[in-house]
Amino acid sequence: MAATIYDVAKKAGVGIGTVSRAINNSPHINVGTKARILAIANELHYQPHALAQSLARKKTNTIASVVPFFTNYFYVELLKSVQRALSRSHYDLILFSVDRMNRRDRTIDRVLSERRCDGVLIISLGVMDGYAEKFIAAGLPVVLIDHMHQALDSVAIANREGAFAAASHLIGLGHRRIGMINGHLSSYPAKLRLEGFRLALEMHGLDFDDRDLVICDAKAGEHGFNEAAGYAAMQRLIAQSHPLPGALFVASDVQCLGVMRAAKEAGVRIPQDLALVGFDDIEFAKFVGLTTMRQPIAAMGRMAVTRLLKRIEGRENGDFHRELEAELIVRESCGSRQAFHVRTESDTVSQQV
Amino acid sequence: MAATIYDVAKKAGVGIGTVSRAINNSPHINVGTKARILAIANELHYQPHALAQSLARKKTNTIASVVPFFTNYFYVELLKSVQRALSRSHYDLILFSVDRMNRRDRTIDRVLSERRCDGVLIISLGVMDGYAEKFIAAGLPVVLIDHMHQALDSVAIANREGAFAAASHLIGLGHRRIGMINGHLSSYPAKLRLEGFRLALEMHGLDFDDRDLVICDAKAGEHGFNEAAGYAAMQRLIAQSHPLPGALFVASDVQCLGVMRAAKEAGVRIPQDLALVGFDDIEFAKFVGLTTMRQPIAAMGRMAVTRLLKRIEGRENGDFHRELEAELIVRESCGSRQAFHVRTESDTVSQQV
DNA sequence: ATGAAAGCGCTAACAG
DNA sequence: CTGTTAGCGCTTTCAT
Repeated sequence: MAATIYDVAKKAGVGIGTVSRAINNSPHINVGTKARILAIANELHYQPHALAQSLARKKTNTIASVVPFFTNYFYVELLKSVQRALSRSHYDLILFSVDRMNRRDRTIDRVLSERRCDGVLIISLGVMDGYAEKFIAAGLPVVLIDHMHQALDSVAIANREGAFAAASHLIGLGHRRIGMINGHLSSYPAKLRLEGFRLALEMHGLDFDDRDLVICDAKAGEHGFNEAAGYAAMQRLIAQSHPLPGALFVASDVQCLGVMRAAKEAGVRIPQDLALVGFDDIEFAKFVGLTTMRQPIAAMGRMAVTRLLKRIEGRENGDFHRELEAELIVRESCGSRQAFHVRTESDTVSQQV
Repeated sequence: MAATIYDVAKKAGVGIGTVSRAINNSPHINVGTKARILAIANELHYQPHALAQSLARKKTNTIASVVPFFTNYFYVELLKSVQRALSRSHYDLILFSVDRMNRRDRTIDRVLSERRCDGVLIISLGVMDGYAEKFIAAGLPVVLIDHMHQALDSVAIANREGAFAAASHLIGLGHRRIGMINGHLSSYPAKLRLEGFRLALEMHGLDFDDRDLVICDAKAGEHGFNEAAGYAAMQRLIAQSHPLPGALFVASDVQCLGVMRAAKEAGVRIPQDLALVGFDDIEFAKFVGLTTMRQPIAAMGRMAVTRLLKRIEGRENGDFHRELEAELIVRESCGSRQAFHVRTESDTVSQQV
């Protein structure tokens, strides 16, 4: 069995209180005895038992994260930055993943009741009103990532603005018939991105052809932010919209990949026939030359952790709702200026048809 | 403050022992009082304190995972399956990520000493001999994933066999000059994949041109299993090897993506000029039509968890070293049979040059 | 500065 | 079947 504080105390001929002081370098201890105790502790390979410490201190030094496990690039990158930010502190990360949406509440309940953690990071998940209050009542700090709630801290992407920028880019390139492929509207970011998209069109006096040019559905229960959904959506768009829009804003890069696959199969060339802007800037966006809105994922994670730790440590209160801006990364999927001029003409032609 | 077992006991007019029995549905309790206690517990929103339970039971119901955070698709997929397997049990997952390799030992030390967990999953990380013994001495079950150690349980891919199969596929297609781009040889899988590759060539009487056709380096300290490394390696291969090999086995799909990018830039067509086989079958392999060795990642995770839980629960001992086979997924990056015949000819020509 | 003792919230052995 | 008590390993008063 591993050595306990009693073993150290006995061998050092002191009380356990003194050992505790030595370990936690309390100022109320003689430097000599402290050194001696530490030496003995070392010799015995003594390591404080984390759980016992937590129980006595009423402080677990772990933070919990609730993540939907869509194996999406976004979540990995986010977790990575969370982990990195945490590794500088003395907190461990415990992972609760929600595979099926209906388990969300049960998972959150568990986090709430087990009291295994000092704070919670909830990623991309909506929080029912009742729960927000539970967290507050339990005095358990929470910060939402990629989502919003009045009563809870949050850091998210400025989705509306990002979508607006994406659409504006397309408009600036001269496009007039612009479509959008989105995730399911039950997703909060999906909703906002649609709003931003619509806003951009309307502000430029373009008509927002909701019925034919905007595809928001995905299989029920899924967000539709994946390759297959993008593929299916693009197929539908090709089938239902004549002529095809000259440009497309796709709510996520992974969907974009599916869109590209469907386009290729249908002989739709990118960017010649169709300009494409994605959202996220996943690793492979660069590889396929996709123009996209880059999310500052790492910054989000870092910020969320920083805020959570501050809340846990009692400094800092008040509302906290950060929105980080997405950045337009121009690559080849919208064509070059030249290509654009050429295409404008053919666009005009196709509109005349 | 949340209700404790004492609150419930007092309100129910019983001792805390009885409450404990009710909660943990012990058989030694009157069904009537049990129901009454449970009702009261419910009413008080009583939830046992996980840490206190752990301390008293000497059982934490959490398992720790040590993961290198390369944000590699492999790790996400693996964690996902681990998480899924765990969600059926009563174990939580605590995540220790090792960002810099030199922190590996410190992290493992921590897992070992904190005694926060009942078992450990170590992913893709080598374990120094000293540590294996420490784990055993501490009675802390471990299973290694994607790695091997004599004294520890492990589940891994049959890397050697997989590489062998990949190379054999290329050979079967008629290629005679075959190159390989690998990760850094400090990586265990990289080493095995090279062995398998070499074995296949030698078994078919081809010469294994180590010096010019095999590129194993990456930046020091990194495994080199990423897009940039693949890109760089391919550039080097193009520069140093005349003529270019007709086929290439690349040790991972992400590297393959980099290889493809470099090839494209250099005007090397795939599969016409160069046949390509990857390893992993990441999500985007399908998208780019990459022929590759599919790793049964989910099965690995599941298996590792199953084994770990068995070990924790004391049943099952003895050695456990599973190797799962990778499966060849044929797509377009090696060309079709027809294309192959054509290319054989040009290969012959280029060899005559 | 240090030792003793009282928790932290729960489980489990021991009497009844 | 149930109450009492002694831990689990550590922190933290409270005296001294």
